[in-house]
Amino acid sequence: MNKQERYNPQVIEPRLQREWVESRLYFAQPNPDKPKFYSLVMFPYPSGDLHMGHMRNYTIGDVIARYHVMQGYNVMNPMGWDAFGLPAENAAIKDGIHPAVRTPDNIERMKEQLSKMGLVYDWDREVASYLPSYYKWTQWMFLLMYRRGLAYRKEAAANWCPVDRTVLANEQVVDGHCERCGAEVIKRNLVQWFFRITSYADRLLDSLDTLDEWPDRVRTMQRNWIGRSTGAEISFPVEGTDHTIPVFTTRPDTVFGATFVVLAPEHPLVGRITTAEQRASVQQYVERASRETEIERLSSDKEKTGVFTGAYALNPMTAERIQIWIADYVLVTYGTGAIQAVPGGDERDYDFALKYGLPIIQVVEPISASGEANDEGASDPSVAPVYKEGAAVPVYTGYGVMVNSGPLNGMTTADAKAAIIQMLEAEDKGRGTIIYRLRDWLISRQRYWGAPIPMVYCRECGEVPVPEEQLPVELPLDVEFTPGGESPLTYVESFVNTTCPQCGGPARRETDTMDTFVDSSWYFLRFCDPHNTEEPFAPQRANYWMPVDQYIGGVEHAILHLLYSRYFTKVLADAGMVDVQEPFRRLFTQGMITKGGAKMSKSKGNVVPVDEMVESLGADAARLFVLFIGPPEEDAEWNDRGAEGMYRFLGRVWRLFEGRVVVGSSGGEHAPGDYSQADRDLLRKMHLTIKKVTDDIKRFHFNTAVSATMELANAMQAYRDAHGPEKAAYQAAAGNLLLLLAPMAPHITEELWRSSGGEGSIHTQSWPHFNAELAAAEKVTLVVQVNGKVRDRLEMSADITQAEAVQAALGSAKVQQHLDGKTPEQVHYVPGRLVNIVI
RNA sequence: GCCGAAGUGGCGGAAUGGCAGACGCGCCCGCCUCAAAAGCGGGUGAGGGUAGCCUCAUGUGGGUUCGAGUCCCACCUUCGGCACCA
Repeated sequence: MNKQERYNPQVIEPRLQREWVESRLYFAQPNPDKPKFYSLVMFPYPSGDLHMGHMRNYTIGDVIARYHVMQGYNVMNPMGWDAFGLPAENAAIKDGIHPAVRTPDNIERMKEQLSKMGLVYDWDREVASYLPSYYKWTQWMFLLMYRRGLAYRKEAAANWCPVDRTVLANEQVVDGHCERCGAEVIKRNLVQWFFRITSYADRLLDSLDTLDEWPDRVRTMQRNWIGRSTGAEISFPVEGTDHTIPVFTTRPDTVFGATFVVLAPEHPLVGRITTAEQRASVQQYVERASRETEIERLSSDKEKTGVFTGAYALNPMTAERIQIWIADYVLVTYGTGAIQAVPGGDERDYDFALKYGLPIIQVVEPISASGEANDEGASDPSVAPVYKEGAAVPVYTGYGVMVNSGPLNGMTTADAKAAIIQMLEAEDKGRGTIIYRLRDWLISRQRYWGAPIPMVYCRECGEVPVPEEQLPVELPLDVEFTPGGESPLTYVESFVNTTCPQCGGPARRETDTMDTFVDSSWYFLRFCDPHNTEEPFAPQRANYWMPVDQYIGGVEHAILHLLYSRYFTKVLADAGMVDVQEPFRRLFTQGMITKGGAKMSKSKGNVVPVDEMVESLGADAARLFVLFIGPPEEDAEWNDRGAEGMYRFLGRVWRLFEGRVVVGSSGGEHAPGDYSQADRDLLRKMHLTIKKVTDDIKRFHFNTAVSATMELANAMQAYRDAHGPEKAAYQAAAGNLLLLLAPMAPHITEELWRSSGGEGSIHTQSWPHFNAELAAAEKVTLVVQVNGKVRDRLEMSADITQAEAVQAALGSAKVQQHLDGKTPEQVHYVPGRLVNIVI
């Protein structure tokens, strides 16, 4: 093959990209002879344009896939499109182009961009969530949930985004604002579909421990999100009525200190127990609370307010008559919507008690510093008892010994918890329980561009699921996009009016669509069997490929997408569809690429388009640059000049192959003795580089993997200047340089491999072998320190003994000068590396 | 407030407790050229010294160690998550 005169990516890259597709190298089939490797990058929303964030993400995925092929794995590396969602619909309202028209165009554009980056996918497995062939099975998933009692409908105060005109899941509300458009979210009472994710809360939490190849950061975020609290539910009878108020507390041990009860303003008992005298002020308070926005309400620096209901409860342990208040610092959505207020043991209750003159009792005393420890430690020194202004009793939230607590007196906090739960249960006044912060997943969306929820409502039969054989419930295409309306589906008579699958009578279809997170909660399973028309996927195919061995994506999905996907996988496992309990064995979350300190986005106008760079410098240079820009798990600031350095490097690699350079088997393996000193040095560098690049790819340190290949290229350059390119050592280094760079810069390495006599595609070669013997140093630089300061460096043979090393160190003139005639007290020796003389 | 991560040259960053600043960007000098681009070679933390070299230096202050960017304690700053969650 003729070598090009100069490195010219614009010529070689498109040609090789075509060849890779034609050779079907990355099209995966089950293969019993090789271990499988399922490599997956989070599928994108087809906005139409790839940006540098995508580029970083997909390049990493591509390196991992290509590397594992060279390591001998049977690799599946699929790609698809998370194509339903608001942006397409909002664009349709704006310019009238139907999402069903725009989406495939965008997908085509993005596919072309992916291909121009040299990214190789198994396009036979491509899926797009907006196609009926896919969402048929999303609807099937809904029916599965419904069958298993995990999908239900209820009226609830939902988070409503007034701009996007739809409800949002709790997870999509950030600081009281819509995650997507930033508008302030308001509460609206609507009948909505939910998935019962809370019944999997324990399993979702506990099996996080099995995900030891996930970043701790993500596991912690999920743990916080699920928010398991262990404690007790205790019933407080309302004096003079049949009502009881159940409260949840994590500190049942402090129940003897409960001096009042607080209900959330929305608590259903408020209206029933409020006395006539207090009615007016309670009503006023409830109304004011309901007008407040979520953000005002939840601000913790706000001074606490509340109002007495006039009613009294009885402390179940002391039988003391205690006041019942309402206050908006108690949330109706958490626990039972009511609390036992223990001002002596809780700062919020303490502040409230001080403000309204309610009694404060101390029930826990810190254990003195020398006091005995228990399971919950001794008293916690970080929370000392505090007397606030006007208080006769301190507030102490830590652990310690019970006082003023009847039978609990003298017990430690931990013992008291166990004892009180036993007493409560024996006397039927309460029970030990666990609650979660996690809410059920609200999946209804009042929007058009999503998978219709497959339910119909019949006057006779009520709510009826669409039978499986009638799926998919197709999204009608002939709709009006009018700004400010409800979902266009509501106005499509032919869609809404249907017959009841049970009685055949007239019925109406559900017009809400599903949250797009439902679409993406199972796509990794569809990739295992993408053309199946009988099932969402065949269990035995999923069981071959699952779990995903390496999942790669942005940390912004650390909670939502990953939690939902884990939930789906567990439900499908329970349904016998798949064996694994966890979908993603190893997770890598990459950082964002920023420009001017901000995430790249169209609205900020700081997007660096992929096309331009690929056209001017080539895909390989662009790929190397995004790998080199910094540690991939961290955010990286974009720098326009950096990519040129990568182009220069590739030009240098290209020139290393000028002249008669032959790679592959003919590169020659000789016994070490055949080599000159320079040869051995080059081979040593080569082997050290093999080790470094291999280790770095394994731990996702692509920036240093690229550096290592640069160092090898620099060593080759120096060797070549002195000895020329013909010798076997150089040829071996040349071949291995290409192999090591192949996953990262696939085009130039393929081209040079072939033009230098390599057989077949470089991407089907075996990954180079590290030879520790050839990598071993012959000479070492012995660092000599005096009192820990470097004073000399000595070139020594690698096999020197300690005695020889120390002698040489003491013999150094520079060392003698610093010894200044004193005798060494101690000598520390690190074999082959360092002598430290202490005087 | 709680939890977590990170602070290293002009910049991105590198460094199993053992030579701080690899590699790259930028900048400076030189070679090549009529000239430029490209390329190649050299230099580039700060301060001092003609020089051999010396001193200082990894957010701040302590500590452990023969030896600390790395480990421990306290603090400062930035970022991320959670947050009136009982």
